[in-house]
Order: sequence, then C-alpha cells, then structure tokens
Amino acid sequence: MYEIFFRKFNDRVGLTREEEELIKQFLTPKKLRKKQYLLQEGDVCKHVAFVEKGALKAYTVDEGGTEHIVQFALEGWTISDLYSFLTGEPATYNIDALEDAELVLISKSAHEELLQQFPKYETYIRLQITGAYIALQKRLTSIISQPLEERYSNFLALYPNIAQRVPQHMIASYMGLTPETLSRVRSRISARK
Amino acid sequence: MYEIFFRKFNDRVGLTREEEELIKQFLTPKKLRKKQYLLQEGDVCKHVAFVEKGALKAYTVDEGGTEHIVQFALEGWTISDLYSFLTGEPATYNIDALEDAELVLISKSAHEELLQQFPKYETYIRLQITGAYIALQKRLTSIISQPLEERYSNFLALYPNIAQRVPQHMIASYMGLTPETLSRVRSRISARK
DNA sequence: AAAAGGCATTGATTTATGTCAATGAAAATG
DNA sequence: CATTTTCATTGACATAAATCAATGCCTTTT
Repeated sequence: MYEIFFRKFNDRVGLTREEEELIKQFLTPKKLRKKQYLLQEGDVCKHVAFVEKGALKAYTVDEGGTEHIVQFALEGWTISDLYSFLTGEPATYNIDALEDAELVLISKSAHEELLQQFPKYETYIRLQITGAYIALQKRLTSIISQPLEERYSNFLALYPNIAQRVPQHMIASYMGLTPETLSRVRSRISARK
Repeated sequence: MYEIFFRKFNDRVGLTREEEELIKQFLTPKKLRKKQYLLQEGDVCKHVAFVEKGALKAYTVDEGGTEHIVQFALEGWTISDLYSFLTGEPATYNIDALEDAELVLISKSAHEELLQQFPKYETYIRLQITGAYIALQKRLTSIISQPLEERYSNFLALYPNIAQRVPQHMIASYMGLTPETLSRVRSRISARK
C-alpha cells in the first residue's frame, strides 16, 4: 500500500521506516471507478490526491458544455484543485477518473499538521510543486511559441504513456483544439515523413 | 534597501530583525538599465531575481525572430529561468528590463544555504512557488477555455498595472497573438459597450 | 525643431482552425 | 453475441486569426 507514493517521497527526501509509518497515519486510501468524480466544480476541494493506479483528469466545462482538460494524472502524479484546497473557495475544476483508480488522499488538516510537525514533508511538497510549476511553464511556452505540429510532437515525446491510454479527443481538449483539428495535425505529421 | 523583498517575506513568514539581517548576508543588489539583459538563452541561469523597482520580461525567440513573452515581472515579483537555475542546464529563456530596474539577486549557493540553515526560507519559497503555480494554472486554463475577448478582459482586470506600463504588442505576445489581432480584439470589446 | 523609431490601428488577403455532417471501425454494454 | 456507444477520420463550408502593407501618432533622439 502507498508503494508509489513512498517511492516518490523517498526519491525526493530520504525517509526511515519510522518516518514512513508516521506519515502513513495522515494518509487515506481511496478507490475510484471509471467516470467517478473526485471533485466537482463548486464544491470545496478537501484533498490532494496522489495516483497509485489508474488515470484521472481535471477540467472545466464551458457554457456550451465543452470540456477543457487542464491536467491529466497517471500513476505517480498528484492532482487537485490547489487553489480551492488552499483557500477553501469553491473549486473551478472538475476531477474524475478516466480509468478505475487507486488514490492516496491528503486532507487539509493532514497537510497542515505534516507541514508543521515534519520538515521533510515541507521539502517534499516544495520539490513537488516546483516540478509541477516548471512543467506547466514549459507547456505554456509551447502553446504561445510553437506551431501545432511541434506542440503535438513534443507532447507525444514527453508523455507517450498518456498518448497511449487517453482518447485523442481528450488530448485535443488538453491542447485547446477540436478533435478534428488534432486529427488533421496528425495526418499532416505522418504525411511529412 | 530590499524593502519590498522583506515586506513580501514578512507577509508570508514573520521575521525578527535579527533574522532579516541574517538573510541579507545572502542577497545581492543589482541595477539594470532598460533593455539590458539579466539572462540570455544558452547561458546558465545563476540567480533568482526579485524586482524592487522597474519591470522585466522573460521570453523566447523563435526561428523567425519573433519574441514570445512567458512572464512579466513588476515590483514585488520574482523572475528567473527556474529550470536552468535548479538543474544548471542552459537557459531557454531570455530575461531583460522593460524599464530601468533594481533587483535583489539570490545565487544558487545562497539559495541552497538558506534552504539548509533557515527553515523559514524554505517556507517562503514554498509559498512563493505555490502562488506562481496557481497563477500559471489560471493563465493556462484561460488560454484553453476562454474566448479571446474574455481572456483579454481577464488580463486587464488581473494586471491593470502591467497593461498600463507595457506596450500592447508585448501583451499580444504574452497572450500568444499578433499585435494586429489584439488591436482588433480591443476594438470589438469597446464596440460592444 | 527636425528626424527617426516605435507603436497602434485599419484594410485587403491568405492561411489556419472551427463547425457541421457523414462514415466506418473499435470498444463497451447488456 | 448482438447492440449500442464512443471514437477517429474525412469532406465541405464558415469563421477566426495571421500576414502584408500603409497610415498617423507619439516619443525619443539628435
């Protein structure tokens, strides 16, 4: 239980067995069936979720009912509406499962206690959020500066596992495109080779 | 000296006078003239810069010579090529001054020592990067889900000070648009009112 | 004060992307 | 196993954005 979570944690900051046991006290396991919500827009986000197994997506829905995918999360990734989690404001994102999933949940109170009692947790969180920030900045840079074909090729190179497990229309949504446009980008790429 | 830096620091984690003096040992002031580089693509980013005065931009330049602005930084903001700073890899961004500027620099070694010796610095950094992450996520969500007019209106509402001080073609660049398109977006908005 | 450069706007045109609709294949469901 | 659904692709067309070019207005420089 919590294997991947502690592997990641250990990669970032070394832990003794005892420390691991201490941290486990603050974690809650949760299973999610495909299509089940972890969070709905308007609710307050009560947890940060670490994915042990399966796949989730975070997204908004516009007035026309179209989904816009903000983030995917596979094994080893963390997903949440961080703004809502930290401020207690209603969430602006929905989060649900693309596949049956097993999660490790950290509640707000667990998060706060760990931060106070356990310096290594703060370091873990700092490194975690720093990595997420850098990844997001790269994604944004790609959007504003690269042509579509390169953006998509980059995506494939960076996240081959997402490309394999997630339907293409969701990747289109993640890229801010319609499914038809992504399909045409793909055919242009394969024509060029 | 360092007034805004310590005001921000104090807002996030309280500091005594002594702690402030201790941290000051690790900081370096730097002035930059308008158009002067803080960082050039290809060089390793040696510092994180906090803006005490003036304005900077971080950007990439594509094959055609067009600038794509990744970030602005006014007083109270922090700017860097964080990936390059943390890994020692060559920077992918350029950073230069839009106006004469006064900066507070934190070198890699200062950063590492502060992290080790001074838990409040780690907390400061964690809160700093968390805020930056949330802001970036909102920007990205806006790009993939909102029509241009709303994106621009949001930008104006969120950063009126940037809109005032920065030429519009740079805001267009920041939004991933041509200056002509932004101009037309603006005229459509004012026509609607 | 004159000249030069940077800047925002507008128009005409091209190119890229979105929309609507249809099809066939594949996957999920009962 | 049959029947729905979901999905990716393709075509025709509409809309949006980029490009190219010109203009006038500031601001900076000389």
